[in-house]
Amino acid sequence: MIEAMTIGDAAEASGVSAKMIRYYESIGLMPAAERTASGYRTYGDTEVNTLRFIRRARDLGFPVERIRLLLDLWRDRARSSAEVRSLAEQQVATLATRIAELEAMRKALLHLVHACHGDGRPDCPILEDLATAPAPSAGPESHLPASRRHGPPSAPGRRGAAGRRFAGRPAVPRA
Amino acid sequence: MIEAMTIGDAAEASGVSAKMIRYYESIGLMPAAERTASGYRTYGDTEVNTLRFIRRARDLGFPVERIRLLLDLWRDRARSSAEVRSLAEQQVATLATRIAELEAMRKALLHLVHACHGDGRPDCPILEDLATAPAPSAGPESHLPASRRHGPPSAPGRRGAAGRRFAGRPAVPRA
DNA sequence: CCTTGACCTTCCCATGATGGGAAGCCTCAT
DNA sequence: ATGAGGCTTCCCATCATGGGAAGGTCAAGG
Repeated sequence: MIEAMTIGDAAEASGVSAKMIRYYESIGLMPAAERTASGYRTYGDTEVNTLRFIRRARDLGFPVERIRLLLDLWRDRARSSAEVRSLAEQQVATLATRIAELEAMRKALLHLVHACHGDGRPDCPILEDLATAPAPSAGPESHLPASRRHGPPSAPGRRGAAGRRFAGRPAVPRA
Repeated sequence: MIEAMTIGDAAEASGVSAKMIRYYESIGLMPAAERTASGYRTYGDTEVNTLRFIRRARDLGFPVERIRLLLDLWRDRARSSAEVRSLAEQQVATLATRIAELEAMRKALLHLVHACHGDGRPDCPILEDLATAPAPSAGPESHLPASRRHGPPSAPGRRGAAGRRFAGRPAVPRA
């Protein structure tokens, strides 16, 4: 009956695109699907359920690597719900962090938008801010967004800041 | 003076990594920097100011393509502040959308977390939800997150849903 | 039986913004 | 003159996703 679906059927039934199903298989998130004699992947209810699980977890923002852990727990009948909840809490925290970052951006920008009269004249506090604002976080090493911008913006005292380079010496015409 | 900085100096002064400065140049966000006879890029105050502008805009979440527009307006003395504000408003809207998506995830997940006792027993509403929850948006085509998940999850009536494929026919031993 | 069209397969490429690292050249201070 | 630490370009990786090409398969209709 519902057994032996093709990848397209499984995609439709699970809400995961065929492309992604293959991808999940390739990274080992899904066990390799069985194949027909001619090489077509086949899926049954079990697999579709797993796919739905994955899709739902993705919808909750879980990155694939965390979904891997969730799947392990799902299959492990000896799991403790505490482990599952811990993973979920981590995810909530990740989301909260990201939300806070975006919210800070939105707030700052909204502030600027409100300060801009937005008429035909060229004066605009938004551009002025972008052009002149100093480093965003004023005080000491504080709440720098935990995501992106990891690279140390400065390596202290490496070579003075005085500009004494290139005092007009046109040597070596480059290859 | 402060003229003729190397890319490293400009990076330190602007808060944009040397790697990104080269990247911005490569995609035409920055005009190609001047070079010394030996091929080193050189930067002056003007360029550093532009870099700071870019960095600040990135900090506000502007994608590079929108920054390109902002820079055009910045340089255009005949701009109207309304154009600038419009761009900023779009960005606020983009952020708000993203925030709403993440917030929805966080809320849903938090709900599940609260329902899970999180002790040594294996029963867990979180896993149960992931395993059994239907398509996330219940009612009619509603607030599907505007980002990601664009692909139409189903193309209506193409080929019936009955599973009648692969009725045991081991043909063609696949090369 | 053969064609047709809708599927399936694999493989490669692109996204956006960022970093890592290699191989090789350049500059400056010792 | 040498060595450290810049700089240059080029390639690769990320993360999850889609696009598309080239070619095989399958079911149905003529």
